[in-house]
Amino acid sequence: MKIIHSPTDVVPAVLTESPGTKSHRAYTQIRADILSCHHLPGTKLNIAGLAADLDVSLGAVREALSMLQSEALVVSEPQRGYTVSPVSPKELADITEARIAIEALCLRTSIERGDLAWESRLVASWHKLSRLSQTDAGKDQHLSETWSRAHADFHAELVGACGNDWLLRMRAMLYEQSERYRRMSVSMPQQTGTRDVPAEHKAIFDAVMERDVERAVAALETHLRKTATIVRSSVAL
Amino acid sequence: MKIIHSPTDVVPAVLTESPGTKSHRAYTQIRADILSCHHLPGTKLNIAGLAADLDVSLGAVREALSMLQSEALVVSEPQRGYTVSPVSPKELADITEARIAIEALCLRTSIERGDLAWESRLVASWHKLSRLSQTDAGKDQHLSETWSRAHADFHAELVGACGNDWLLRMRAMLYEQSERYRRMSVSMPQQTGTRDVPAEHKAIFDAVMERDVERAVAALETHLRKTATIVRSSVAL
DNA sequence: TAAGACGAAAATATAGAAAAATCCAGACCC
DNA sequence: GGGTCTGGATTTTTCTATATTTTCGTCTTA
Repeated sequence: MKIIHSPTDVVPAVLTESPGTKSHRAYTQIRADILSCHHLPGTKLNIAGLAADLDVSLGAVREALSMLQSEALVVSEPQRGYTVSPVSPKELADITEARIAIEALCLRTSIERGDLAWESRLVASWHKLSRLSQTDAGKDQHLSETWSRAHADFHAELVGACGNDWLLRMRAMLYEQSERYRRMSVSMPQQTGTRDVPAEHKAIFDAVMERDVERAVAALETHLRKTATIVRSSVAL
Repeated sequence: MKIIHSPTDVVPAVLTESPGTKSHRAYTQIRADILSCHHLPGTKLNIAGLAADLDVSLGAVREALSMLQSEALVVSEPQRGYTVSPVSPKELADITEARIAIEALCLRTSIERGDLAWESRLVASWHKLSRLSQTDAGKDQHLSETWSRAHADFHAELVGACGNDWLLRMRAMLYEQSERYRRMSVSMPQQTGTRDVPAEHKAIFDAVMERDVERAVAALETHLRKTATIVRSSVAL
């Protein structure tokens, strides 16, 4: 009789795309569960429970949580374990303001320094984003996963020529936090009425392609602020 | 014959001010050793060796290193262990530019929002800093530890009324990185000739007390840029 | 009702096993 | 002769199972 291997054995490395270590697999898994709000903000994370779920040891989970702490997705109190980072209107406001400032900074230098190769990459990701629908055909509850990916790529590409690794790292962190808030907010029926997201993206894109820094920064700020407003009113904080 | 204890043994727990966990003690110790350049940038950190030195288990060291990774003081490659974050002129430039931008941002809001209590705290830390000498009387090689502390407090207090926890967290991170570079640079004999650090601090302080945002930001930028220039020319990268 | 003791649960710590990478000597080919 | 490859030996990282310590809730008792 043929023996069925456990899932971890048969899943090829390329699919998980995580470095072989179990800590990293646990990290990836827990991270996804937090971002998808499977673990709700503010809830306590039971180390033993997670270890059982993920079929790894306590130490591995502990290390994974350490990694997540560096992304501010979980917080720890000594001797009292880990909890999913709580959310609050104040936090959302802070993140939004910080993000606007830093994205603007990155965008400025990116436009100034960006060469033809960057422009080409930007055109590519813009094209992809503009041809995708925000929602999947099947269920209009949540945003399409492909669209989210394309959206992230487009925003990353905008600042791709910035060159300052530290600013980019901070930008990435803030983007991720914003995403967490966005995903927490329930489906966005009110958006469609009051808002034209593709038009906002186009405004940014056009300004960037014309190398009009001020207009691009202003368009980006408008885009981010509108998103934050929607999320704030939509999510139950 | 009397046995000489290793430094880590004789330091009382109250001095380190760490939460009881051994992981955190290890973290504090390794962190200090990196900042003081006892562990040089780019060197590999042997987990077993550290565990032996600090008299804790592998797991505790591993967790401490995880924490340090979140501060970007160490980097890890899966299956290949941890190394002290390398330094480079590019990195120094990135950190400096990012720091100038973010400190300026924080200072702006801090001046706008700062109340009397903040002003009072700022006066206090300014007073302390202004009365301390940069170098210890005994050895003029390195900066005085008390002065460094007061300097950090003063700069932290400047932006203390900013209110945006995310920006402040990033500021703290960048300050720490700058400190690492500064401590790496050898003693600063050339500074005394070309530079008057207390005057630079006074310029910032005066502008802030007069609530002159633009002048304060300009003074701060000058201060940070000068420091970076000195460090870049002084340190062997 | 409040203080204290007890027990369960959870976090932290440790030592040793397993897995992976590195190192080194010797063989082989050009 | 020089350079490259191969196969273990060794070191180092990673993982697990277990032990210890701390915290939290509960139940008793004054």
